[in-house]
Amino acid sequence: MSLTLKDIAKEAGVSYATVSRALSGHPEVNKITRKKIIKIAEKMGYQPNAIAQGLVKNETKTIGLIIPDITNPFFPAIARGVEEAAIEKGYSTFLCNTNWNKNIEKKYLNVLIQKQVDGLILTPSSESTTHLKFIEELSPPKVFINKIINNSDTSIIIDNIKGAYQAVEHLINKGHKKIAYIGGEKYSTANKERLRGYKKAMQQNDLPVNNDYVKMKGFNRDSGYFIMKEMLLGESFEITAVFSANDMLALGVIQAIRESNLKIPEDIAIVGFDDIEFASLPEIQLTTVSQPKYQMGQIAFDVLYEKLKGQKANERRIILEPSLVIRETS
Amino acid sequence: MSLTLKDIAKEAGVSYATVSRALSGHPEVNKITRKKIIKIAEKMGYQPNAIAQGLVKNETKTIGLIIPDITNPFFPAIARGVEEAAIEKGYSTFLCNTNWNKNIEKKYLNVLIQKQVDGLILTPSSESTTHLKFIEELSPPKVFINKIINNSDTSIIIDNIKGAYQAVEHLINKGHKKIAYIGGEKYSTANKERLRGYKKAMQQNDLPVNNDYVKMKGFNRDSGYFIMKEMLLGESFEITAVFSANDMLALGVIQAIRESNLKIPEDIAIVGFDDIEFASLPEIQLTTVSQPKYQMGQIAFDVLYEKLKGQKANERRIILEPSLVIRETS
DNA sequence: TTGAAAGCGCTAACAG
DNA sequence: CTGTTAGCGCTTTCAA
Repeated sequence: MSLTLKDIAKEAGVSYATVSRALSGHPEVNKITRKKIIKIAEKMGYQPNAIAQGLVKNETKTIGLIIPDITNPFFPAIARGVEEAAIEKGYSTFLCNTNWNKNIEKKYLNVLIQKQVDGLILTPSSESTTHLKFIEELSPPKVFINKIINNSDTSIIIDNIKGAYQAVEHLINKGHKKIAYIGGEKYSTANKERLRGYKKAMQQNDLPVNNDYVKMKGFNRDSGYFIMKEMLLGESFEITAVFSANDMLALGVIQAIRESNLKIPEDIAIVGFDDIEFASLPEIQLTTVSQPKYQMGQIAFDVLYEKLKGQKANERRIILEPSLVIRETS
Repeated sequence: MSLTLKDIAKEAGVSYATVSRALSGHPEVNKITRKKIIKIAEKMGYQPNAIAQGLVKNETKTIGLIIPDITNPFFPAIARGVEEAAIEKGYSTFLCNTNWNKNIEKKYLNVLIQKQVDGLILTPSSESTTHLKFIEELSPPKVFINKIINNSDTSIIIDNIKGAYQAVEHLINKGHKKIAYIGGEKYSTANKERLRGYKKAMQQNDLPVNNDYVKMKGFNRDSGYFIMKEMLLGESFEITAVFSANDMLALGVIQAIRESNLKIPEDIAIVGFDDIEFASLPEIQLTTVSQPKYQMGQIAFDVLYEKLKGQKANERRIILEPSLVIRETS
């Protein structure tokens, strides 16, 4: 199958150690020899076997990026951020998608570790990481996104509580009193914190939190649609606004509301979270809490890179600021 | 850093070859020994080093998937298809995003080959693959998506010509005569074929193809917006419908039209291509040519898998059928 | 400046 | 059933 160092050494009439040195740019090689070797290697189309390199150098120049849902544009946006930061430093990133499934998450983690990635960036599906216990000791350096951790790992988080608080407060300022919370994966950090922000805003404005109007399921459009549909059917429906924990959910909520022939925002106002690209479409114009997605990815890689280079452990948490983008659904 | 076979061999008091056998499920190991070994390995949290395994077995149980734009939901949908098919067969997939950049594409290809992936699935940015010449000989088996190739590789394609033809014919049947074509990356197969389908439909209906109304740029929203904006500004604007080569483009086109206070579909009708999730939102309701995205991914992997297993080379091309989904923009 | 040789962690003959 | 050993492709001492 593949061309090895030996092949090109034979062709060049030198030992393969010399070829190795020439190709990896060691200084102690005769310039002429080096040039000759490089030329031959190119002509023959030699590609070093990164596997073997990794085996001896104990580094693979790859990182793993685990995300829960590639079909939610929020995550691809982050992925682009890490990918580009990584490529700049010569790292390849392996993107893995878990569908919010703990088992798949575990499986990928295993694979990635076995593949000896140098580092890991995770946006875990769940706050509990007991299923990830085994990695604690033997895994490579890692950075979490949107997940608070209590050990020595770093995490990049958005101030979810604040974002949610702003969103709900905005609704309250618009005169809404009966505001629903529609959330995603119950135990995810994102969900828990955004719910907290919601409650905080309600309480500080002396508004009651009615549990009939606090519902959660998955972070996707179907869930939003389904939950809203059910609420709308409730006997004494009286909601005038909903804060949904991400934009995909919001899109589902909107759909359900439309089907009831209610008007947005006149009858029901909506605020989302994330500010995915599609939230700004002229037909959608979703009011939402914006996160610096691309930047989060970039920072995540940069922090990871520092760790790999053994630099100071830095801050444990990097907290980014959300910002409310007011459009036409509120 | 890591725990090796030897460590657990020492602990178990056997040779490390035995450990290897026990753990990889060879039959010729004493049941009791095997159980003991497995227990110890688990307790110690042993993870085999896939790098080393790959080195000796010359297979890595990984495949590479290269896509041009992770932020266009079309590709994540395909990605999910391959990922899930892959995981079912015990393969991990490494997703790489090129941003339609040939150099990045080349770079990833290199990395992936160096990492000894067992196979490759590509949705190339460009019809020309001269920049990929070097892989022809030494690369692992590969499958192309949406790209016609003339060598021995397989490719999964949608009948783009037919899809485009249907789309345009639908517009013609609605009475439109002045129909624009707004395309993406000029040299991509998708663009070229969809353009061909457009022309074919026009010609077969005795409608002239006006080059002022055949424009292309990138396969994204901004391009669609920009091109449409320009057309709208043209002195003798007379278009009544546009066929855009993908949905992202269509979204941009819609936005431009909206800003001109024209009505869709009354003043201008629009048909897209792909049927991404967002095309079906109630606010969008984009008429579009639907592709079986998830399925394409699945098939791509399955075909690749057959190749890996050395099974018959099968068909060179697998052509899938598009289907026009008529919604409210036409 | 170069070659010889050890060894990274593992699998797969080959013996026993 | 289990141990010994060669070798996957490469980098890196150590000598020459």
